Amino acid sequence: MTTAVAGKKTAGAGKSPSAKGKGGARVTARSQERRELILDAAEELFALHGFDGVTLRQIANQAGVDVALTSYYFGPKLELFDAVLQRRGEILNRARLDALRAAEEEFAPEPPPIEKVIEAFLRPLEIAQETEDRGWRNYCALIAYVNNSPVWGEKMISKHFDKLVREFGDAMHRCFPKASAKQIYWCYHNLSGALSLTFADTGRIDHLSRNACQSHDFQSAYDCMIPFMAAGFREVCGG
Amino acid sequence: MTTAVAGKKTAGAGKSPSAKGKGGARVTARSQERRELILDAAEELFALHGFDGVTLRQIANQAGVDVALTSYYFGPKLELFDAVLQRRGEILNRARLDALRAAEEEFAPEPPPIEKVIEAFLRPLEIAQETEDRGWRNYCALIAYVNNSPVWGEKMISKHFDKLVREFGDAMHRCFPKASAKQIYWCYHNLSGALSLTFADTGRIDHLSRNACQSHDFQSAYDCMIPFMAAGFREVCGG
DNA sequence: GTCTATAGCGAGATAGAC
DNA sequence: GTCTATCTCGCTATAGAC
Repeated sequence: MTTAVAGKKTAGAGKSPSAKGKGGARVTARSQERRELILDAAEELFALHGFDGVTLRQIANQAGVDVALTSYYFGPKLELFDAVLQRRGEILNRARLDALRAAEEEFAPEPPPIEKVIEAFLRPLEIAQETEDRGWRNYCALIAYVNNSPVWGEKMISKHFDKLVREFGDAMHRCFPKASAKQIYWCYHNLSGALSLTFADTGRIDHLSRNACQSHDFQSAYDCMIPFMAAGFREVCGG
Repeated sequence: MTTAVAGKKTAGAGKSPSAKGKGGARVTARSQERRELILDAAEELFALHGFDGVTLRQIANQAGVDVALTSYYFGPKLELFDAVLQRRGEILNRARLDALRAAEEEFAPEPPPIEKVIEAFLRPLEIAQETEDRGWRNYCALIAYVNNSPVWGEKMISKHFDKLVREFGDAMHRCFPKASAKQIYWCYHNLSGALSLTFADTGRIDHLSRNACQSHDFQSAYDCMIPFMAAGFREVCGG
């Protein structure tokens, strides 16, 4: 079940180290590296300040590349934003889906307990966030921001996540066949909201709780969240 | 328990209809009205696009006043933002606290059931959101945005809400005296996250659920949320 | 493939006329 | 109390030199 979601450098799809004889290989590898640097910087800054709170100059500066390169590689600002969401979104969704399938096979032909479905939704994130590089945490904070935005949530989150969430909605419904779709999706909504706030990692819970909790302690957040959400589902959806 | 949180025009503290003889009264009343118009416009636009996604010109335009007036009344952009948060924050927090006190008195000397504490946290919002004017909904969407922002959440939400949330944290702890502060606050975190996503009103749950749910249907959201969260608290905090 | 230079625009803030 | 006019700054995007 250790679905590989993390890797030191989030593997840029097909690196192709020798991309056509001569000295072109060297240059292309360097380009790929720079693309990743730009994405890393954009990811972090967008997560902190939102789409409009960041300039291409800041991104280029933090990435250590020239401003013009951001446009050269990614086109307009909005397409860079989309590229950031896409990069890790694909990896994450694949890992979540694998985890869900594994849980369902384990208990087939019965549906798995709701805890297992929730875990399949969360566990790949946990693994990703424990990596030493900050990329996944930045990505998650960006998702938190986008998910709670009336304008970005609709167009961007839906584009990258609807297909996956429907799979999980169906799986949850199989756990509680007598529940209505309305009950299932409002319960999912509760899970999604709590998860988003965890991603945001605002540091607020730290001083609210007088340091009993730390907002970067995702492990504790999930340890609480899984039984909490499972109990909520059972209460509302029966079973 | 019908703590008055809503009112057609969210009563600007002390309107003082005759503010010093002559014709000055007329002018002052007009100023107050314009201040409210600016706050209303800022509230809506900040909620949709965030602090950096909105210009003072857009705000003034939507409010139907001159750009220069925004600076004249509220100073720099950031202070306008803060004024927006403050206006309804005070009213809301007072109503929540009243509801909490009422619930505690009802069951004294025992602590009230956790449902009642959660209700005291949510109910004033429900009342506010059912008003015909869109102001409270915009305010809530803005809170959702700010609450999930690593940079604004820390400085702005803490400033306006920490005192109140601590009161609720204490009340929750009295419901589960054997639980640790860590458990209580991670559970509160789950509630806060789900509530934020509800506030955001992104319309996403609508097509995720194929219209089984509507994101503007706060009533249904709360009807699910209260038993869901209560069950979660009991599971994690015991009792 | 990379970077310099700049076009073209619109922002926040304010001085001073009315 | 209000608004016109403007100052100064920084943005995105791109054309063209290297």
